[in-house]
Amino acid sequence: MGRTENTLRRRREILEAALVCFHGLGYEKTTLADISETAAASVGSIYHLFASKEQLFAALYLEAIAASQDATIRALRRTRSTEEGVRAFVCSYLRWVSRNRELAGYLLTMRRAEFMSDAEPELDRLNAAYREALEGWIEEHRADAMLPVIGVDLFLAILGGPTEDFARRWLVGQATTSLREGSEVLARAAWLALRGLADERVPSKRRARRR
Amino acid sequence: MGRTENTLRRRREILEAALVCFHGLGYEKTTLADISETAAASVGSIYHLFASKEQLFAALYLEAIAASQDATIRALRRTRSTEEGVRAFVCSYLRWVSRNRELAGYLLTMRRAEFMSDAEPELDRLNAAYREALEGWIEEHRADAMLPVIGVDLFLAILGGPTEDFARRWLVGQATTSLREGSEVLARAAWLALRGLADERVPSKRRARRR
DNA sequence: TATTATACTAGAACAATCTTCTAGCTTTCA
DNA sequence: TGAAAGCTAGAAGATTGTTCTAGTATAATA
Repeated sequence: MGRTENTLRRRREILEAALVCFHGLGYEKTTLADISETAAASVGSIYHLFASKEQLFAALYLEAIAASQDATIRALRRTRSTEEGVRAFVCSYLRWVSRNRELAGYLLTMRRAEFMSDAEPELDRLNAAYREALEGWIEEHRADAMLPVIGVDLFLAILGGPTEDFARRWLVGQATTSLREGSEVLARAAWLALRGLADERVPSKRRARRR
Repeated sequence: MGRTENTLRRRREILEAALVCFHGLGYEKTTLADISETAAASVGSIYHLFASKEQLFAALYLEAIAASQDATIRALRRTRSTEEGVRAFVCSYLRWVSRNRELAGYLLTMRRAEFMSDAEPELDRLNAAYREALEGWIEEHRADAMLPVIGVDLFLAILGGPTEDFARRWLVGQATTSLREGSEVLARAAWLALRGLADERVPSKRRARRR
């Protein structure tokens, strides 16, 4: 017997209540009673739909990761040139953050590897797919020598590292720069870094135009 | 009556036991009994020296942050040119990570803002000092137009973002690139990004040599 | 529509574990 | 050597995640 409409709604209500509680109080300080009250669902209901407090946390975490990765890949697919792609990567992520502050805050300030033990297969699947999509894009655009020959881990670090770092600061109000200007500067910085590395690594090839 | 030698040793034993437990099992899954056994100290002793499990966690966290920041600032002070400084920033951090894997893993995979509530003053103090030292260095080197005019938050994002991201992957064994090559590439990438931005932002000034 | 089986809900009982408490021990200093 | 403070120990207490059992609603079927 498939899940009924009511169950799905209940499940969502609990997830949303949990997001509010975890985000507001932190994982440790939110009790199941908190979630139960916020969601207007008994503790029994919660345990009927989720295996544990950890698993409830993990479900939200996976949801956030999936949404942010999806936003990035979609934005990337809408671009043509390599430079556009790099810009889209940075800007779309920051746009997603600004539009989903709670989920983003959840993702960026509550890294908690220890809880992902039972959700690991799903997490691995997500990350593998993301990595693969990214590798595909890189391969495509490496053909015209616009991108350097470095490992995907370094690619992710150069593209995603500054963006995440800035997003984290921005979310907790530590950033002095606006999100818009941050996007511009970081997108440009990532492009300059990648172009520069590509130039140096293939010095014999004719340099592509640099605007 | 000042703290005796014995007390300090005890304190350190407990901190080290806690580091081992937290790092191995995660915060949630380590019980005070675990720490008590590992440190060969009773629960009473632990609570005599630390206010709570959270505070014990926070003490370790602060120690890790202080050590890594110190390594970075020291390395930065040993350099002369702007380019050397940027390289030192990236490389010294990654070197510190490779030499202090446990502490680094603690710092990078257990971000837990919620626990820092009572340690916040100390954390703020540390971060403020770090930021100030960095701002000083930036001001010095901005004089010769080698660095762009952007907020410190963006500076930190461009310098520290990729480095931390890569360090995290490396620590959990997800990196395909060696730490040495990663250091080289990321140091170069950060420099290229900063130089490029500086060039674009002050286009009228004569460009400095680009090696 | 009545029946039945399954899904769902509720809240009390249980178990784990963080924290506090009290009593005894050790060290330091006069 | 004596006393006061620091330190240690382990049991008692309180909080809270988890399980359990009984009851209710819902959906499929005759």
